[in-house]
Amino acid sequence: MTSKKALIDRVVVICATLRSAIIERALSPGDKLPEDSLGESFGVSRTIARQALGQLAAEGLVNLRRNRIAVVATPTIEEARDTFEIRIALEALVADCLAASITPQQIKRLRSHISDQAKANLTSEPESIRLATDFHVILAEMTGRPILERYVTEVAYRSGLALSAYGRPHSNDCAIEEHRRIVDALEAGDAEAAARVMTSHLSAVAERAHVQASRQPPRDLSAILAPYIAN
Amino acid sequence: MTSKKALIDRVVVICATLRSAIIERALSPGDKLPEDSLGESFGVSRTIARQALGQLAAEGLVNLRRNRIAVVATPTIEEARDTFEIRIALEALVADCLAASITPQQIKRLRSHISDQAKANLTSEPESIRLATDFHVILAEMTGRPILERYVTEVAYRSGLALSAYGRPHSNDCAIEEHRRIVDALEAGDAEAAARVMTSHLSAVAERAHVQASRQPPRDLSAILAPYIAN
DNA sequence: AGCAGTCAACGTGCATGCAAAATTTCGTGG
DNA sequence: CCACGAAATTTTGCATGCACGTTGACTGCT
Repeated sequence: MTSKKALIDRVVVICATLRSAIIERALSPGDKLPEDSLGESFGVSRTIARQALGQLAAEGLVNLRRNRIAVVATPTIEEARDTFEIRIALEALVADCLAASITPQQIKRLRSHISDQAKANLTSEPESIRLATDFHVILAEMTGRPILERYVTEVAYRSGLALSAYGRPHSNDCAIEEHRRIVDALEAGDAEAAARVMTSHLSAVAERAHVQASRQPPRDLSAILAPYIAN
Repeated sequence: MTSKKALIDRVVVICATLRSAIIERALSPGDKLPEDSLGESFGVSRTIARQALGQLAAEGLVNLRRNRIAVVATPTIEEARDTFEIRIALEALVADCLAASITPQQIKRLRSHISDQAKANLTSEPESIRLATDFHVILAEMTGRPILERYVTEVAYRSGLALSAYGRPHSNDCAIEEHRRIVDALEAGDAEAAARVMTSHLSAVAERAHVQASRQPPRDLSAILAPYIAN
């Protein structure tokens, strides 16, 4: 039997795979995602591939234009800023919520995750990026609040895409230290400190990205040229 | 020509229609949404109806179970609470952002919207509910922040569904006064006050809902009975 | 050479057909 | 009369086919 479970939600599998590929930067903003090659890769028909693309478009990771090949989205710089600001608000909620409820087991799991991340830092860049994002997803999951988890996850992936478009190659070492501090604050049960540390961590991530744009986003040509052409 | 624009995004039209029907309580939690009848209503094939249902499921408005007829989602009480808490965080952001940037035209538009809402309050209940939600959507739109707008809108619709499941029939009069106060605070440019008024408004809405459950959500029978059966 | 117009190859938009799962209906036995 | 089980019907899951829009190359004209 070729994995009965896999048949159950092929769309979900395709979405998850593409999300990973996107935050790990195997797929870059602008990369094309034709329905049939996608379907072929996963052994499904265009129908299924199409549904997956629809989902990802709703999440802001893919751009879908009529009669055009789907592409990995290229967030504008404003969208990137917006994403991070929302992310900060949501993850502050996570920190606040967890500071009150976190268990020793959860602390242990987080520490273990961080050490995995530190290890991956030396070996695999994509793995390292993914684990960094996962850290935040795990925190959200630990709140036991499903809707919060969903939005934090979505916005975390969007951030990853924004970083792929605007971030430096990837400087993660500091992030690990910051993650440790977050766990420390949570362990201490200090909600206010946890939220503060979380906020400053995410601000720092955003900062690193926005300060230096490693790749220019595709911009509206006519808008740029307008002042020069001026009558 | 039969409306060229309508052909351009039938999925979007179906989603929008269903969203409206849901927050206006024309559709209640648990109501069935078979692909066939849905498609027939809109004059499209199941393929399109199916895609719309997929979108709405991602937004949490519809429950999709394999080989089962799609139904309007019935949020759990925890999900409802979670939704409102997130909504409060996001709309506080909106208030904060708008207090600094709102223009007289925008104030005027909001006041006009509120008066429409007051009028609808006396005539059409569904219309009244929809306008109340729209007020928040318009605020989000005015921030000019597309991602923030998207999440606020989504979470507002989810709240509407939660109210449909747990809220009282619909007491809106007070909401109008609260909306007025929000606009006043925005006009004064007092960010902190605006955020505070917004937060208390949304808390009040949530409060009215959670205090009295007008309709019990379908619950997991076996879970309820388990303690009694316990050998 | 440069440019416009044409056409074929490719890709999406959507309906439909068929298989399988679920639900309902109906008939039978207790 | 009710419980139970099997056939009939409904409904979803998914692939595929056809129509049309888009793209890029090729040709012929200047």
